Amino acid sequence: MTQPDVQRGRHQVPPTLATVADEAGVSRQTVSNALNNPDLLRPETLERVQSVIERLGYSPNRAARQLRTRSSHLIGLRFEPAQEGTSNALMDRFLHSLVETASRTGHHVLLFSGDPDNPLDGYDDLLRSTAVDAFVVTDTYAGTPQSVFLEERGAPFVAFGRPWDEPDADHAWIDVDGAHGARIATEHLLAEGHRRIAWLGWERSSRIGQDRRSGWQSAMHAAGEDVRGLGVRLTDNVDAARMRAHELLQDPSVTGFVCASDTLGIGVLHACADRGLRPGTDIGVVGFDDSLAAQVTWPGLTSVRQPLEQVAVELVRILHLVLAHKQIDTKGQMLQPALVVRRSSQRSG
Amino acid sequence: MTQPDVQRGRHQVPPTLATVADEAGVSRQTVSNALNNPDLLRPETLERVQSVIERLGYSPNRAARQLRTRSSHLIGLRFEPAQEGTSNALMDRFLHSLVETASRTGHHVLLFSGDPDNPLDGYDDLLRSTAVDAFVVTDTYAGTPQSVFLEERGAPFVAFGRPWDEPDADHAWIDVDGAHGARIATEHLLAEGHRRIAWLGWERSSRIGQDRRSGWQSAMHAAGEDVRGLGVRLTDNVDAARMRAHELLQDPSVTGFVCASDTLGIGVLHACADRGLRPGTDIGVVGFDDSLAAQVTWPGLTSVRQPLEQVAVELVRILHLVLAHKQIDTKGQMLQPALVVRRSSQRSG
DNA sequence: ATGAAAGCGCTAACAA
DNA sequence: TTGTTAGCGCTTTCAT
Repeated sequence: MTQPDVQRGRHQVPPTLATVADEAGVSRQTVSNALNNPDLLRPETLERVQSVIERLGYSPNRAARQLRTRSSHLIGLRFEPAQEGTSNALMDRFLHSLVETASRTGHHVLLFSGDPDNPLDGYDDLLRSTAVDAFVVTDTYAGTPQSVFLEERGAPFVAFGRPWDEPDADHAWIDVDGAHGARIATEHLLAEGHRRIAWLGWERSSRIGQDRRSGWQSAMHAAGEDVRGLGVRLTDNVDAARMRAHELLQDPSVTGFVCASDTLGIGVLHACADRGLRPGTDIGVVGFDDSLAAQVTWPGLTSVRQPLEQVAVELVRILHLVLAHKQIDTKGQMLQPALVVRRSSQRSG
Repeated sequence: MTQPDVQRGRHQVPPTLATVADEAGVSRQTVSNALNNPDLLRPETLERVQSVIERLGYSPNRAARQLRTRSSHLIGLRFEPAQEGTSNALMDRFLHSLVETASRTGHHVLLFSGDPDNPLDGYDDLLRSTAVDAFVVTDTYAGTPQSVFLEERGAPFVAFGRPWDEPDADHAWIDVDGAHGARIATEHLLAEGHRRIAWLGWERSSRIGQDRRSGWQSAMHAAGEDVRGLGVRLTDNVDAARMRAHELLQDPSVTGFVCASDTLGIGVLHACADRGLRPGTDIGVVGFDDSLAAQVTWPGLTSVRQPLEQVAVELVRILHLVLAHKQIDTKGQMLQPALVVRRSSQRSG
């Protein structure tokens, strides 16, 4: 009897390489080869071993493998504490894609938290304990201390987000072209016949905000429109946007709004409702990030959608190159967002 | 010179227990004790070892520790592919709390994906490879094949969600009392003076939906109100809700709506707008889940908020008991949601 | 094509 | 209180 006593009620002890080897009548090494270098085995041996593996439901012990190969097949991602009101749905969509993509190459995503005031901790610990193979760094909006830190340590990582303040940063990154997003949003409104199009964005300190704003600006310039007095900076908040929209709408020539977020876009829609203006017909409004709120709000908010699925795919692809110490074609890669048109910007809606 | 050659450009080789032991002039075991059983060391030895650990930036290798202790300090969570339009913001908030809470006891969250058609895969693999210590099962809305599977395997896990179809399930679970949520929502509308209050919910097949519906029903009964013709089942979709709301609003005595989701609630708000009815003043509307959409939509949608932070805390607490094979006080624990009142339900708004 | 030996870094059990 | 020994399950190297 090779069957060990069933430990009653407790979890079963998983079979090991040795169990499989005994059962198949080969050495442990041969089983290992069946898994990692199947070509080395004679077809009949391979088949025999594989059937035993199948029958026993054997899976290599990760800890042992990790200890030996120094590879955990884990990708670390720092998951910031939720910020109420922030479009964290974005993160959700991205995370799904990342988990999905990583799983296709047998990798899992390890989430860790960290003190928001200390953007480095968490990374250091995982690195020293060799818990993860690599990191995906997402919070580059706040500057890039993590990237600098990880670079110094020679730790493998890829960033979602440009190294805004580090022109000579030496790591791989993927980002979404926010300027392009704002540009196509603005061009869309121009095509709908709007001329005086306002920008509602964040404070100057936000690099992402500045980038998006520049897209609006360049589209307006290209159309020969003057932007003076049309660019507004405020906090990401419905009521703030609503109030500023009211101010802008006192000038009846202003009929278009491009916003740095859906939250701000919805604030503009509120202002329209207050004034009895019909979104789409009278006023064109575009938001940013294509959140659930943009989809369900009345009458549907046109929004710039980031290709997060594609970001995840590229991120994982580059990560594999980095881990293999392969040459990377380009340090940085910019992906283009797309406009999701809804009734808030369609005159013929 | 104990300092090894610095490998140029590549990631540094982290120090091991042996390095620390040499440096501190003690045995490896003593260093291990300094970490895991500090009480065993003489204070001066402890301090010496700790200072070396500090200086070298030593952290125990996780794989080695895991191999030895058979504990990875990893909690597995299956992260379903995003469902467009679903309130996945809920998941986001929950996940943040879980990661945060788990980290307080040195645990990390491992995300894995799985084919939606095969709710079991992913679990099996991680279990057999002993990659995680335990699971948190969240997708119990779809029945509980995972719970049954994990129970059979004797795998440690805790569920977020009741074992709806398994009255004699033997695992620990935490859930939010959806019936209570709908009840306080209904009572709130009754208190605002509404009498004929409709229910917009999901198909009968949704256990969560049925549960929430029962809360509306019981509150109406308690108030002596007849619910005939007031309970409606539909898909979770703004336009569907809007259309059904129009049908219900043809009866002018209907002035209140309790909904199984914010999406449905927003559909009702749209119907009100169509008919020139003022939410709050003319019609009281309550949604469910307190999503970002509920917060930003005009004029603010009153909603039932789940205590997800508390769920995460309890989940982790119970998980530790399960892992320690300790007795659990109660198999299941129900947490109460709270009503977040906004203008969609306030007459004096 | 298959097997034997060694060792990754750690901790449990025991000895001193 | 500290040190010694053994071994977790796997893969790499070398021998057959």
